[in-house]
Amino acid sequence: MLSRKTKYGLKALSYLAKKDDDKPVQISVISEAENISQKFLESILLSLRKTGFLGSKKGKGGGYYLLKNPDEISIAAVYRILEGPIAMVPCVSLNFYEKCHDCPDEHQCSVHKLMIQVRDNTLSILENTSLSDFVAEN
Amino acid sequence: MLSRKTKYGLKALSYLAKKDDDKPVQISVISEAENISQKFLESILLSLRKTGFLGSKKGKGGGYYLLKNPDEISIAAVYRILEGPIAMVPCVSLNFYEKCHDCPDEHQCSVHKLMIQVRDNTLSILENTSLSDFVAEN
DNA sequence: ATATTTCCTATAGATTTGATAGGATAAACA
DNA sequence: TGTTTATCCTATCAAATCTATAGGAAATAT
Repeated sequence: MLSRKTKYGLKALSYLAKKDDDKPVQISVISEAENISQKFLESILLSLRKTGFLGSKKGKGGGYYLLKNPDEISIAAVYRILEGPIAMVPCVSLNFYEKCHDCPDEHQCSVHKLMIQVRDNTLSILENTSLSDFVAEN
Repeated sequence: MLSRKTKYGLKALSYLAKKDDDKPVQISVISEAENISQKFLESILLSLRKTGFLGSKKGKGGGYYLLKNPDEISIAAVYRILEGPIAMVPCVSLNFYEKCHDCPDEHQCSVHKLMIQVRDNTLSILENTSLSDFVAEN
């Protein structure tokens, strides 16, 4: 299951993507529109800024705005920042690879091969879906 | 990411599926073969028994054995027992549906539609893969 | 100057996860 | 019948993670 952090992050990003202009939007505006705790959202937007998805502006009229076009922001990229690995086991993760502690040889692990399938499939959706898909429909 | 519980459960089930005969296998044997804490594995096998995947026998020569053919045990079914919902958000779960606390109307939620896609795709793998696929290759 | 808004760090409560402990129960078998 | 072997069951616990919250610092607009 998605953590709230990731879900909130995606909702906030899509909120920004749906806007017509690129003017900064205050945290409080997004948090009210999307029913998200303001302080929690603040920390989420902060990490999206530090990882290059958002820009920010302080003071009156300040807030957050997208740094890229919605179609350049893949859901996979956001997911990796907020949620972590997309793979279901560390030993099949492309970006967060780790050896499983219980497997002397991962190529003999029955779970390993299945999880590669799941990963590739999930990846094909998350990589090929962008924020612009959120705007388009609905 | 998969919890250890689920990973261990899958490994234990595939261990049983790989065996030629249907004789009961003791917890200790599986836990040593798969590098799993014995007591932890015990609780996992117990819940797999209570949900109809495994049979058990007490006393000398006892242990656990599969109740169904490996090709009748889908990974999805095991996943739901040990891990819970396959869906990434409760509002798109088929078996564990719940309203998201932050969405007044889920059909207006930008995350909702994407997660249906992810769910269907993951589901198509997990439903169509069974324990017998673990035995076949590798 | 003052008000506004993000920036940043620390912390805290709740929940989940991963595991352990220890005795009860049942079966096998000598 | 008694002993050994193995699962059954409940309770508990430490560590990690998740979901926030608090409070002041820094920057910007007016």
